[in-house]
Amino acid sequence: MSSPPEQFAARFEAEKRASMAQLLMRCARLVNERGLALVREHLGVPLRASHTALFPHIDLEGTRLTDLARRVGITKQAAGQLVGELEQMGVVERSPDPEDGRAKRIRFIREGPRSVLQGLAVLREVEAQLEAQLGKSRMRSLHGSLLELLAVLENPDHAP
Amino acid sequence: MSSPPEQFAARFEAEKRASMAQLLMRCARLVNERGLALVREHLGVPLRASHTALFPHIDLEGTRLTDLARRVGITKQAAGQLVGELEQMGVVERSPDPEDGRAKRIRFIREGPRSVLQGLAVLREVEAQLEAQLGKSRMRSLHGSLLELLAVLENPDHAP
DNA sequence: GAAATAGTCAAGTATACTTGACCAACATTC
DNA sequence: GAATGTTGGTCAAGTATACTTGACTATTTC
Repeated sequence: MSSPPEQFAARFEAEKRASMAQLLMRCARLVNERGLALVREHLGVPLRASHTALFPHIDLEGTRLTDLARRVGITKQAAGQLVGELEQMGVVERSPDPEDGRAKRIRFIREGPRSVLQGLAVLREVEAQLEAQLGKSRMRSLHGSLLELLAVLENPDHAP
Repeated sequence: MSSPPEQFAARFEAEKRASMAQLLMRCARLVNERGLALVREHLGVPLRASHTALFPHIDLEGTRLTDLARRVGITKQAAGQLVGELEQMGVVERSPDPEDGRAKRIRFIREGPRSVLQGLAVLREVEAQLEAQLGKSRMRSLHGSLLELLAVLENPDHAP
């Protein structure tokens, strides 16, 4: 505990270099900012990170608000607010659930300037930039590793 | 633009699978939450993501508040608030800059239960868990790729 | 009909910032 | 070496975000 400064420095630097959590957070922060800025600029939509956090949980067939909220881990009220904003932006739509009169289904708008595909196309621009700088194989490796990581993170019992 | 549903579905799924930005953000969110929760639990410190965003920019020799703020991209007042909280938690300390009577240097507390090393040790626990599930080579590959990615993100003219 | 469920409305809280005003210590200039 | 401008930091107040809790209505399920 009372190690000399040089030893502390060495250990600190080693830990810092090794810390994947920090690395991941920094990379995500930067990619995140870049992507959102580009989407806002190109599509003219005030999209924020809290909105994009919903995206992976919105199914093609439509997802009910309560389900969405549960999957994301927030209250239905919070989810409702974000969905309301996305609806106003023209990114998603709410339509009545044919199987349940109380419920509504939230799904992506398929066409038009603010459709998901437009958004994803913009994101691909970011990724193309990165790929140009990282190289194709590095990029593929990173992508694969992230997929594995996500599987592990979302399913604690995952064995690759 | 007016493609049939199946085509939309196929394209959407393909884009979604390919979207590294989304992947990165999701992974980071999960790792982030897990890490912070563990640190709070083990060290009893109400550390938040905004605090950890400062860490990579605090040098061993100490960093001045203004520099820290500029590097992170926030105002000195905002940085001051976060540093104040970290100081209260016993994670960093402010000491007068010997070369400038106005300035103070912010540096990590080296010893004690809330020192960086303790925090990084806790983070290593998370990483060890992940490594156990991902495998050593996947983990190393991911780590290397993230380092490359960070270099690219922080320096636009980087060529690997 | 009673109880649970899907969603909305309203209000409140914590966070992560910002702008503006200010003081003390430097740095420059005449 | 006094006047002036600049820089480092703090105090205070305000704003936008990302939520939360609580109360309520319309359905559905039992």
